[in-house]
Amino acid sequence: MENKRNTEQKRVILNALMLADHPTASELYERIRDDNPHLSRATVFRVLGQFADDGVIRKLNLLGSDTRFDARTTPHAHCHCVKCGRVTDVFEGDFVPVLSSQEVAGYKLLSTEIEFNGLCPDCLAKDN
Amino acid sequence: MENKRNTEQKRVILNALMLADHPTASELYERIRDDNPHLSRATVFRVLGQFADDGVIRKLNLLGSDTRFDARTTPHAHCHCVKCGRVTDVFEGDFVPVLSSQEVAGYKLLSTEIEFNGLCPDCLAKDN
DNA sequence: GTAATTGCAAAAATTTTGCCTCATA
DNA sequence: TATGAGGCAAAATTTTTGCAATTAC
Repeated sequence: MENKRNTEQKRVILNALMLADHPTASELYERIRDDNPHLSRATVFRVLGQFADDGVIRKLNLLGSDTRFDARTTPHAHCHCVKCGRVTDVFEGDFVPVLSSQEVAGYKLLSTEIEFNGLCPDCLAKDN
Repeated sequence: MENKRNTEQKRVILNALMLADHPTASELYERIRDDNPHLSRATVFRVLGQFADDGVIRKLNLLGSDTRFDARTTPHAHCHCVKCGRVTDVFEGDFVPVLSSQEVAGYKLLSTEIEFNGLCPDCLAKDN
């Protein structure tokens, strides 16, 4: 697992992820399939998993939805609309406190996930 | 969905959840089954889902694991060991900042999840 | 040339649903 | 006794895997 190769599939998947908005693996596969009928679903799952392991992309586990992926790797949190499922990036220092500890409760920290669940502006407007 | 009934199954499930440590629905089912062979897996999923919707318990989506449940509803974050999967509660004000905004990026907030991923003290010790 | 990678289909694993029966209020 | 809830098995998802064929290096 040292010798990684650059393949057309990896390029297509990463490119599609950058254009998409926090998609699940299946959602990304559906989008990709239109232009690349031969790229298989298994490859999308496999490649996204590898990318996440390698820190090239970020894996998200938002409440009440399947695993999603994010091409942005700079530290940021997510707002997640419980009604329409929309996800909005929120960057540190903006609304989000900068959590810089290296250790919490004896754990050596590798990453921190902050998820804000609520109603997005659109759904909020519709409710009133 | 107004008239909820109190059943033996709900009591058993809630009780087991309080004794368990952030289990998945299936893990909780396995535990419960020993003493309650007739309580079905579907009931565990259904009841945990209802409890979470009603705010009686909390649903967790930690990175790289299935949905977990937490009987503690007071605000707290989680440390999650990426190696052994162990989950440790961390309460606000302790290591965790108190995030009290009602609104972020135009979203009306309903809940906030903070997840610290890293190596727990035990795995850290084994690594050295 | 060799080993990583893909595609495909099958298998696992997880979660949901239908429907009939049971039991709570 | 009316109807919410549970049991069971089947279905629907989502994700993983085995293996032969392919392709990057």
